[in-house]
Amino acid sequence: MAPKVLMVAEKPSIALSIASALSGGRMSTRKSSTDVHEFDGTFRGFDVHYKVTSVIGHVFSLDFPPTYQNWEVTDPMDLFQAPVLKSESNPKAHIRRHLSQEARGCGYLVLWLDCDREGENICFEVIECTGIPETECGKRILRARFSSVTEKDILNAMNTLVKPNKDEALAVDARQEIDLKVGVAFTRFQTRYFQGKYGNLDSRVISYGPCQTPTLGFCVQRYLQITTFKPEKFWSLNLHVIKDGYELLLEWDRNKVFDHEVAMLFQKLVSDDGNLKVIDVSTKDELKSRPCGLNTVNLLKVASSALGLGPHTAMQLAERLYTQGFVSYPRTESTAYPASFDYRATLGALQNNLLWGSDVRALLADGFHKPRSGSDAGDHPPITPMRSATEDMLGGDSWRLYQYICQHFIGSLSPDCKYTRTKVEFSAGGELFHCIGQHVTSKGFTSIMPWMAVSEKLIPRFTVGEKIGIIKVEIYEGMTSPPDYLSESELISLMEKNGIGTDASIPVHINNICERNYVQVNSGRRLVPTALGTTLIRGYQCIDPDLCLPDIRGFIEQQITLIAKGQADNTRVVQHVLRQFTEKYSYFVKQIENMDALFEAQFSPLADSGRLLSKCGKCSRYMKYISTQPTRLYCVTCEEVYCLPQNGTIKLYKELTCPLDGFELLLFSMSGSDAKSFPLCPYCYNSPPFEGIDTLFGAFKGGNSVKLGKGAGMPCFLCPHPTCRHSLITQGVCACPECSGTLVLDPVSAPKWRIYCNMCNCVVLLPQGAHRISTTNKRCPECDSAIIEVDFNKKTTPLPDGSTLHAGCILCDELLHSLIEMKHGKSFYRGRGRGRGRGRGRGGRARGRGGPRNSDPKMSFRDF
DNA sequence: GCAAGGTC
Repeated sequence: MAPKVLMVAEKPSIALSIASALSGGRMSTRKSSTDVHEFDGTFRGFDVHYKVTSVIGHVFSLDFPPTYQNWEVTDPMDLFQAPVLKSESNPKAHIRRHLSQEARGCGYLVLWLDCDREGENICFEVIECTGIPETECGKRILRARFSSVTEKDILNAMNTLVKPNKDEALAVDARQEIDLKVGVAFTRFQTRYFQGKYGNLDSRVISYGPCQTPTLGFCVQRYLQITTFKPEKFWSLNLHVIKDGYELLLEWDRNKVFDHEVAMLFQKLVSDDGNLKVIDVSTKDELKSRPCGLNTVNLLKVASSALGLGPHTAMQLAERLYTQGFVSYPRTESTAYPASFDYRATLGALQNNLLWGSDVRALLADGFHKPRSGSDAGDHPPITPMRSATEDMLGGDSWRLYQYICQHFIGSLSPDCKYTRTKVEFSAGGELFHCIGQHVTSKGFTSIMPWMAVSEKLIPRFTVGEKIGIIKVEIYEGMTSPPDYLSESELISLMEKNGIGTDASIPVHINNICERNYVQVNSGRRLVPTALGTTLIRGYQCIDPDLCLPDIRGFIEQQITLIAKGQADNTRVVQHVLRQFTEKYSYFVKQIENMDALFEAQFSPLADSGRLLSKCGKCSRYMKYISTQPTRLYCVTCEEVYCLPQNGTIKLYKELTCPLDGFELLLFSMSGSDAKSFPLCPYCYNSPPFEGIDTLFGAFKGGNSVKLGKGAGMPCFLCPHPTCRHSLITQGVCACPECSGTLVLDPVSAPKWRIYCNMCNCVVLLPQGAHRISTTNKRCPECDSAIIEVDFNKKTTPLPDGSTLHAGCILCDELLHSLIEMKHGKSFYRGRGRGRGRGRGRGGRARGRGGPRNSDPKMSFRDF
């Protein structure tokens, strides 16, 4: 059998291109986690069987182990030294299993990941999944280097396979660990600190990150420029002249002066002269160059400033256009085309387009210009159209974005725009003035990109030495004005310039600062910081300005570049960088009161926020419900915050009280169409009463009836076992016969259900296999304890008598009778006197602790 | 609940 070669690309589309190019389109495709394309060919002179498949971006992502996940228990400071785990980014896609299976029996692994650091890192993720030892790198494991997926580039890469670069991969591992530890530590600390004090921050999480925080910093910096701006009066000279019947307003070379008397002096000089002399006339041929290729950042800037589409939306639309085959891959840094790019074929695809068909046909017939040279980042070619579309096919914003991509591409192959520019210079009273005229001689690419057109400005013909009469010289008084809020498009430029984020992540960071309520997008897509956004940045500025400066990203990048270049050991670099951030973190924590002073001036304390809702189990006073994000309860007396589930509404639940802690129960209703509701105890929700029990959602039937078992209705808690969905409750099911306490279900015993008294610890086993238990208002005639009804699921636990509903006393021997009675078709309590137990009182049963008395345990309720 | 980076 021919040896096998496995090739892995970064995404399915690249795997397809590679397989098509190498097989000449003659491959078979098998569906799996990601498609596998197979064909026979030769490799290093041998006949082999090729398999080409792909991952879907990173296979793994980094996180802390479960023991570090609890915000209440873990000190964020410990995170800097904490271990980290790699786990599958998308476990449902089963990429690890897929690669491991496909690698079985393969002699060679060829890695076709994108040629950047992230791609190099994914190479080693793939190697790990295949199980081939890394020592095979350069031998059985080879790396293809390519900058586009044209047939020529692919064949060329196949002939020049290299060794994957471990150093570059390690640099990415380092970045991941630094970003995770720094981001999560600061985020958890400031979230808990400020949300524990203020009620109207209106953000679920007060996040910090080495990309998102400097991004916010840019917006706040502009905001501060605006708020601290002091307008100044200025004066300028408006000089009106008439020439050949045209009235002209000339521009003063000094533009403006800030002293009124000086302006008046100049005005006098000019008007005393009364004559304006032409001192120079110059005419130049000018060029406005056609654009270079379109990359992601430039597409996003245009989408925001010209189409009014936010970067996040624009990216979503571009991705859809890409997957539908209308445009090429939309995430690229490159503005230069690869030498092998087939412009003719791309133009050909558009030649029948209704809107631009004639322009395209003209370019094909008369010859086109190559686009202006840009920069080649070695990732993907610039964004281009791939096939013709109409407005009906795409609709709305998708169409507008596609239209721009087409216009940009056709424009980039069109001639430059040519125009002449005439500058006339004048002098009067020693002062210089000028006017500028423009005349377009060839529209070039601006005919297809009309918004780039050079404006036509006609001016009369002047000759040097000519004297012109002045009509009037006015003084114009104006005020300097602050800049406008930062536009999204300006922000993208700043991020790109400062190396904050990548083409794919820039929209995510901008979206983050909007979603966290740090900025709002106003008209004209300008970013206005909120009180929270400005207070955060001002806070960093007064404690440690480094935290919000763009250099913080640059510092991390510069450090990990040492690893990528093999100039430093990766673990030592990570330790070094983390040590510095640990110091910054500890200083930040020590100084947090300085930042808090700014918050105090801006936000309301929890005590002044919200409305009274439910009673605290500790002090019995009403707690406040804080309705701004994150919704929570605050007890003013105990100064405690209780988190609540988010994205829903909350109200009192029947004025019932949690039997475990005395807090009033609440009913939470999720928002949405299939909205479910469930009751919860605010205290239990925050401090699960049973070890290992996580708080959870679910349903609850209400009343005193509780469903048990898998998939059963509506718990306040779920069993922590991952596959178990047993419902548990916080509401008592019946009264304890020993004391006045309430019997509650004990989730720890699940699935062996038992109930216990939260006051005297009396424990009772319930019949196993029960489906539902309910309290009744009946009492055992023997011992006066509560009677509960037990509903059995017929399918799983048939009882000897075939019945499914039983009633019985959970404590005394009367239960045995009840079952016997039921076998005879009579209910247990009917026909028996109720006197014997009456009057003894619920807590009055005279016997010691240690649980219920049963004469024959084998026959008792507890032994079902 | 948290970062930033891939990708769908």
